[in-house]
Amino acid sequence: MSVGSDDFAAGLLAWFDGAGRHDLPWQHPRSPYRVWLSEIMLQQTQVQVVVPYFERFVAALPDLPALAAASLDEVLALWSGLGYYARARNLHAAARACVERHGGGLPRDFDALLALPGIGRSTAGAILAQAWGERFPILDGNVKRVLCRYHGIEGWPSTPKVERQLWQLAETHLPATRLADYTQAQMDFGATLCTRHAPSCVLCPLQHDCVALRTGRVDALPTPKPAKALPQRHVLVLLLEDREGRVLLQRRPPTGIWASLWSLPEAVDHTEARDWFERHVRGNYDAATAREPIAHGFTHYRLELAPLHWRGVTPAGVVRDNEDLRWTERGELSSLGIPAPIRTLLEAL
DNA sequence: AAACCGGGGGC
DNA sequence: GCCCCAGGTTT
Repeated sequence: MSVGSDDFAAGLLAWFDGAGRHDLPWQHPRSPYRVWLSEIMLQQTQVQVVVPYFERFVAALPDLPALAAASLDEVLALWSGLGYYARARNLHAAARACVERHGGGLPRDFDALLALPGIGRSTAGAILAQAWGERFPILDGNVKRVLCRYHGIEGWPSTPKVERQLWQLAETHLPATRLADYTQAQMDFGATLCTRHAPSCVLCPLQHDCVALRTGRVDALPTPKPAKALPQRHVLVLLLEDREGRVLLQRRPPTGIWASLWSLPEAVDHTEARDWFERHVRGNYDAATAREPIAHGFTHYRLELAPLHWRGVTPAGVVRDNEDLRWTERGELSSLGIPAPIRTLLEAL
């Protein structure tokens, strides 16, 4: 693929001419300082929110030396309402570093930009491309989404493997000219057309080359972040039947999972289970039958319930039905609040 | 209330 | 170099 003949870049630039944003305040005039400030403000914040803050900020602090000379309090006051205040602290620290190290201007050098607090690879590229028209790619969330769809790339885009691939593609798509427009075009395109939900594929300048559209994968790409592995917990549950086939149920505490529902007595291990058994029923603990464990998923952990089953035990003297413990007929189960996996277990008896 | 996100920081 | 987080907002 030769430089400047890329359909992707050409399509985006043509789209940008007709549908992109050309009147954003950091585009007129387009100075390194204003581009930098806009990029930092835009990092976690949408364009329409940023615009008034940007205008207020540059009115008060129109250039980098002014920012460096301002107090942190003044900068934070101008930032107030934008959120993510670490961005403002980094901005201020970076401005002072530029005064010390670069004569009061933003360096026109990738590594020097990267060394400034708050500027990573994507932001450095955006500044170089927009402020000076240099050929550097960006890779923010919008661009990742567009590239994953266009090339049909599977896998969560923030894994090192996929991210390397995306930077590579971003590099190869760079046009030979109009780097500032191209950079803005990618951001506008991702924000307004190739959106996360319900993208406007019928209007898309890239629709004929988009792998995701061709393969019906638009809604599936980019691959969502994998749910992180949930902690696994294990618990023993005591399934105690008396001679009449009644089951001993215990009311759960009023808070936590299955709050106040009727469930089976629980124990973390056999020592605790034996102890509970001997205090509440008469019978032989070691006569228990281990039943098939039940897996149950919660939003924040997985629970494995390992049932221990006894038949023909008798209540110990101290155990009568009370608010937290009851011997329950089979026919009563349907009228009680019982956690689904426990109910399944009981109905399989 | 859960997903999202560029950069930073810990290992 | 990889993994995870902090800090607010959007869906």
